[in-house]
Amino acid sequence: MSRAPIELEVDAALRRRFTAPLLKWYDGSGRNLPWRMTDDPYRIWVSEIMLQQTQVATVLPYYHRFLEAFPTIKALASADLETVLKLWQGLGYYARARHLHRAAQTLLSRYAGKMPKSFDAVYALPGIGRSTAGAILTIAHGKRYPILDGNVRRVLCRFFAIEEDPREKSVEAALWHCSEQLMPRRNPSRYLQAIMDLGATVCTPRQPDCPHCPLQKPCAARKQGLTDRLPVKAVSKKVLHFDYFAGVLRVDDFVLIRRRPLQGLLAGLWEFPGARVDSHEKKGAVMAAYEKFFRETLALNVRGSHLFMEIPHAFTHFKMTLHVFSFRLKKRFQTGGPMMWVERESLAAHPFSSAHQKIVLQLCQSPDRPRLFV
DNA sequence: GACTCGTGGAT
DNA sequence: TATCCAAGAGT
Repeated sequence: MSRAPIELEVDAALRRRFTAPLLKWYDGSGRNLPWRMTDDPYRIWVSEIMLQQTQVATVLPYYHRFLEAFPTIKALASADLETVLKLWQGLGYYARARHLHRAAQTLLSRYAGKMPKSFDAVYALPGIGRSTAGAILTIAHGKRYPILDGNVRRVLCRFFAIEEDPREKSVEAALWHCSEQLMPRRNPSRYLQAIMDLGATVCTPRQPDCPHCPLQKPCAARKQGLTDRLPVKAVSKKVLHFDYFAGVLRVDDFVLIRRRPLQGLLAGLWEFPGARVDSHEKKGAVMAAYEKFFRETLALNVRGSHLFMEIPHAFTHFKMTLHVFSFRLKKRFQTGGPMMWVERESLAAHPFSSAHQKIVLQLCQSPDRPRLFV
């Protein structure tokens, strides 16, 4: 049962009806954001990467710290990945940091440390897709390339009352075309900021503030009473829950940590060694699984460990409960590969995932008085 | 196309 | 409390 392909024809008159009130609204209601106070393509690039799937309020402190540490593309390219990840710690989606770092090195070696001005060259950089390339080209270089981020998608789906699934390929293509057609020839940069601000502050996913929307009159969803149902939501998948364990193995003031592989979840971050509890294990068998893990992987007997913390944590695709055990060994053993002993005071110098960072904080604040997080 | 990849805030 | 989801990209 295929529906007729949606057609979103945008002529000059419609473009004016859309952009004129939007830009006027932006004059009085646009946000003052730090990456709008600069024309440095590097800073605009960093902001665009940080803002992927991440809200402005979350990004702000990271943005300032990051640019203080790496004021230029050259500074970023010259840094260690470890340092870059440390500054990204807690922001999530760590591939963004790796790609940013790698792209900076590419820019330094191939483009004299400058962001190129051709779409294809920018688009080819790691971590930069069509939307981010469009934003960089338009905002930093004054060109005119569309974006289709969550804000634009939501505004367009409502404005045109698109009841089809915007994730469907044909609908997505129509939205890209529409986004491109709506861009004004004059000052497309300001337009881009305006439509993103509208989506972020007025045409929000929940409880949109239609009475203050500059597009409320021509908005098709508004007319048809569809605003709170558009864009149509994806079917939510069932979230699985797993139990994990981790061991805080200590010798005097040293702690054993392990670096995660450079691919996959939390790539390149440090953690306290452990593993997932097999799904077929009984609920009460977590400590047994923990003891078995250290016996089999490191030939260590950690019987007598005590529960140090329990940390609930939600990732995008699953939830976990991290059971953290603590144990004191007599002496350090040789480590190789991804493992190393580190002094407690030095733990915070390394990037940890959010869940494991809670262990770090607990060890640094009151190492001998563990407390349970439930 | 379907999956993967984080986290904190809002409701 | 559970769910949603925020300036997406890579595989």
